[in-house]
Amino acid sequence: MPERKPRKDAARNRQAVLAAADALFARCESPEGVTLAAVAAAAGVGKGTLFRAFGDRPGLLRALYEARLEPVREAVEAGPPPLGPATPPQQRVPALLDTLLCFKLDNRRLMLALEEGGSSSPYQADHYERWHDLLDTMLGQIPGLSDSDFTAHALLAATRADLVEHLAGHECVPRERMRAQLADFTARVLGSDPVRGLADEG
Amino acid sequence: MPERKPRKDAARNRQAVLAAADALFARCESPEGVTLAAVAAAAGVGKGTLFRAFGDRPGLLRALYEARLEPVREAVEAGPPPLGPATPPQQRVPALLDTLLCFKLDNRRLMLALEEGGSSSPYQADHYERWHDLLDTMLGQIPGLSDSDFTAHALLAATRADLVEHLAGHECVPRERMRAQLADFTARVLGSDPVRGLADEG
DNA sequence: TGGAATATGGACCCTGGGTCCGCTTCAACG
DNA sequence: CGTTGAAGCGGACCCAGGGTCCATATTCCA
Repeated sequence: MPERKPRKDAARNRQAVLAAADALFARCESPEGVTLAAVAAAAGVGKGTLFRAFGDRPGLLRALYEARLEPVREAVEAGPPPLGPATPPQQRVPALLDTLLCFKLDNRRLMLALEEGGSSSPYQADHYERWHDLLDTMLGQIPGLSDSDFTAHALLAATRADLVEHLAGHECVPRERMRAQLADFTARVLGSDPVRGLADEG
Repeated sequence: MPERKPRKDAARNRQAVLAAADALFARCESPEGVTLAAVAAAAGVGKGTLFRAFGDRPGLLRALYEARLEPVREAVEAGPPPLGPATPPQQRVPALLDTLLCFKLDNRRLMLALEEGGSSSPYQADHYERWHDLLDTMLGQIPGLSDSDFTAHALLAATRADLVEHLAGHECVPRERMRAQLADFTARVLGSDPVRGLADEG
């Protein structure tokens, strides 16, 4: 059980880096533009510290993501309907996708950096796998829907960070419109009445 | 009218680079692993020559892509049904997507490099825009289908290179199965009878 | 308070895209 | 042919950015 608690300064610096990275990603145009050296500088910390704390670039992104995602994760794992586990798949799948979309809209730059960041495909990341597994399971419970695995991938692909960024940033599609479009698309795929989306909630 | 034809050696070298790049992308595991220096070396050419001919990395990829795509482009622009322009949208949309999927399966590494290559999102690339515009137009002609713009994006997202690579490469989904899945998915989105895919042709 | 364990930070290394420029090769013209 | 100047060549070079290293500073526990 080698869980030694980190030193106080280490914890403080870790927080500083997280905060600085958050700020930089929020400000900067493209995630490529955010260098780790810049993050370290903004946090008032050396590069070495940053790398010691997070391992590498994806590590930092992941940490940032986990922190932001926490409330969502909780709502999905143990919250009330329509997000929580006690919801029938027909309602839960659209709710999950809508939540994911909103999350990506609220964290555009970060998600862009996370998903399209670099070398390895987003499909290797286990945060993707978590969403996919959940969706896959849900879809498997909807009668008349075959290929839940592929369908889950395809639905998730419709919420990919760079697509969201493109629509929101370049085509200037407003948030509610995008949510409605995704809801409509999802409904079509699920075979429900296409007109009934959700499109409320903040 | 400044269209001067290139010198013979320039043309030869251009071809050599194209061939070498093609070979390297086919061989190598991940497109990141293919260095421009390596391509130049494999082509028996200096880096300067390569950059003079193609401008930059994306330029090379684009050239490679255009070359490979040529027959497909032709079939789409002026070929017989179900790909050609004389096809009703209900049949043409699935045919286009199936063709695109097959193309990506046949050129996995290259498409991976092209789409997820680097800094700027694939949604800026005009090869994407071409596919999207075409699909958008087709979808717009299908009655009862709103949001053709978003739907086109979402359908194209289901054929993204890294997803295709993930399914074909890591999950080992066989070609025909994937085609069937995409056909089924497309049918659902279009609101056709979901059971009737296409899934023939080579 | 002593000293082992842990953290720090910035100089340093490496890789890979992209540029530069002196030299070579082509091809048009006499 | 030989001349000539423009087009092309190539590899040394530059730069940015991710990642490492280690002499030094800080913490924590006894």
